[in-house]
Amino acid sequence: MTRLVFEKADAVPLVAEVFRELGFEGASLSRITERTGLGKGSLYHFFPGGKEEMAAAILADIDAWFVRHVFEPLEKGEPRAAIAQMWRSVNTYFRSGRRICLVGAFALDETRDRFAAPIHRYFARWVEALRRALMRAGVEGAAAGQFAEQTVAGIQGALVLARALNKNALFTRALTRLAQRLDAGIPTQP
Amino acid sequence: MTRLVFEKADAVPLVAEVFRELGFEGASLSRITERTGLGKGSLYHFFPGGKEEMAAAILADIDAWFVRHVFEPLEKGEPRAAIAQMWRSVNTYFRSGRRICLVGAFALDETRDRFAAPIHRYFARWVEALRRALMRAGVEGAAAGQFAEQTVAGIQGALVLARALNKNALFTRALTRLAQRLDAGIPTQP
DNA sequence: GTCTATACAGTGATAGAC
DNA sequence: GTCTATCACTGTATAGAC
Repeated sequence: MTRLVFEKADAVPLVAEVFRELGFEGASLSRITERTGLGKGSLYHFFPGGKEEMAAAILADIDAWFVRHVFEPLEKGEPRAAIAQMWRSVNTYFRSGRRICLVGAFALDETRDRFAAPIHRYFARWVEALRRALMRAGVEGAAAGQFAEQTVAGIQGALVLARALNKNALFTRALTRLAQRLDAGIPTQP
Repeated sequence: MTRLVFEKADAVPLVAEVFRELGFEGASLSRITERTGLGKGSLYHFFPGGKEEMAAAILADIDAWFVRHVFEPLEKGEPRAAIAQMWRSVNTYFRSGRRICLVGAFALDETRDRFAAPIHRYFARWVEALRRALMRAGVEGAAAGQFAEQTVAGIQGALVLARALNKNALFTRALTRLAQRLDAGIPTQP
């Protein structure tokens, strides 16, 4: 038996995967234990607040990943390069459609009410960062906002549809189409 | 106390709303009772198979609604008129973004595995009916399939984003944009 | 940090009176 | 058809040994 988990930071992604697969209510402690190998003792050691604290830590972890790989590049980097990086990051993160967006899933049921703030923050920052990047790339104001909303929603919808039809290829294909549509809206570099 | 429920057909939409709000795992019998006014006796009288049977009946009920108001018009009616009706029906059904798509929500977690068949059937029929309607309207084969996928995914994504940002207006706005994009892809009538 | 034992509320489900 | 009572079980959470 190799010791795989040494600290909370190692536990978070493991537990995250269980929440992703089972949802907040579906992820019971026994199933978390069974799928991660972490006993109740360890879980409550890392997360004294129980499931609520686990979910909060997971949302913070997801947010941090997106800040680093998506939001900050969009906010600070060269817009065209940042957008290109966004598509790569998103495809990687969601494992080409095999993985869902936990933040989006939480948004659908009453779980949203418990974590309203982090859920809102994640999506608001994504849409806003993309909108500003588009504007810096020369897209006109109102259009940029529409494109940004449409793109983030398109990604979420593709995750739903790919899982519903059990067809991962649909997700990557959808990303490609969304990327093309976005590119078509950006003025060519002078 | 007025008697509001007389038969199973009356119970289904009431229970459906609870599943929509709480998800399959979150919708415990006590909360279903509390929100619908139906006691356990009544619930098990209507649905001897318990929650599983409730969810199955709800999915069938949702499917029947879409068959009548969306799928069959797309399959049999004049394509342009059917597509216009689809947008109205969708906006009405999802209450301008205040209501989520239970089928889409089920698709995201392991609930999908329990109801894989009806979930797959619902989305596959929607995409296929729209694709054929677009082709009958003069859209070329490959493009029609892409448009159809994109549109259904766009609707699901808009529901996620609208709820995450707690901004219903976003949903109606997204529908308008999706409709415009679809129209732009359809050749003008000769 | 991880394990075992345990508390006790809430779960889905059944039975029987009305 | 609806109510109440009750079932066995699983849920989250805690305590204490190691």
